[in-house]
Amino acid sequence: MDLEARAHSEHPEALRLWLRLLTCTQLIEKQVRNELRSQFSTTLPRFDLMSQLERSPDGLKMNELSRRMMVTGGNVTGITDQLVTEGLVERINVEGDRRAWRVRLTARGRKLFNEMAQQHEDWIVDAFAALSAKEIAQLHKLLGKVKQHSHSQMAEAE
Amino acid sequence: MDLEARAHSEHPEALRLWLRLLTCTQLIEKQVRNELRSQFSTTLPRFDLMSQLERSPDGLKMNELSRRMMVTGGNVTGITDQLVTEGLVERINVEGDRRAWRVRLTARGRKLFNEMAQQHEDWIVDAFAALSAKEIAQLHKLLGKVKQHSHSQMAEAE
DNA sequence: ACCAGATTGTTTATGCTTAAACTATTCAAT
DNA sequence: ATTGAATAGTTTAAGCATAAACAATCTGGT
Repeated sequence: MDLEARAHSEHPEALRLWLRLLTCTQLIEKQVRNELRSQFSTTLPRFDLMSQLERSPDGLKMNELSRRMMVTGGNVTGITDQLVTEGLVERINVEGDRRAWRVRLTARGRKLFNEMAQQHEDWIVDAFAALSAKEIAQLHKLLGKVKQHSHSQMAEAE
Repeated sequence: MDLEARAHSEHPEALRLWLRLLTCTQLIEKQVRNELRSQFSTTLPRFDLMSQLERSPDGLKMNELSRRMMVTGGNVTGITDQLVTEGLVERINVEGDRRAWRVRLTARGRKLFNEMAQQHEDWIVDAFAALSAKEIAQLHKLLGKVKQHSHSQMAEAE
């Protein structure tokens, strides 16, 4: 019994799909959060921020992090503060703009992230182990349409 | 193949799928939260709790709510407290067990929920408007496999 | 009847998240 | 050069989420 239990039989299929999508995401996300906590004493948002930085060796500005992580700016401030305190990330002045920072992984941060990322990949592969390579591609494609549509809807709303 | 090479080359498609799944869920969820806030001055967890109760006219015990909403018990206590204060929900004694409550929608709560649910359904139908009925069924089926596998994994871990 | 263990719900401490208000700085139009 | 608007980042207050500790109650074996 879970979120899906609430769907009425007369509801359109879209509602059922939404509840199932939500359930799947929450199940996998809880799994990842638990593993990050028990194995690395860290959280998903911290991992996510480091993950963004790992792809940008020169660092990212706060607002760029905010956009990529899909969270508000105040949030990025707090998580960055913690990671700076832990020595995993550093704030560097942006020359020519005294308002902004470049946030970058430290050597220690990069090393730790790589260890976590290896495990993380295993958890994710496990999460989709019920699907064949072909089914994974199919799912990816279908969700691509949903994502595309959702993005364009957001643009319209502005 | 050494550890480092393995980290990013063996199963990149599962990772990409996970990130896309997460993105889609977050986009739709943010949309729903914004609409609930602007149109009904409420939140997704409150809506979710009322949604569970709407299907159970005799009410649900706190732990049943917790399980169906996939959140911890302390959380249900807080959200129920709020809804009780607002007169949308009521706590009723369970005869024969003085530890437990039955939580039930009030008449006002039921009325408000029905108004919200109608709108909610429209938002969700819109969110998947890029997909045909056949594609919705396909997506539903694929996610069913993921959910099934994830549930059985959780059972194993106990 | 008793008691150990399980169950039900709440409280507490901590962390993530948001929206909105705020400071500091930059940019652009005059 | 001045000034008004935009941008970058932070702070604040409120809500949601968890895990862990806790109190109250129920259950079953003796």
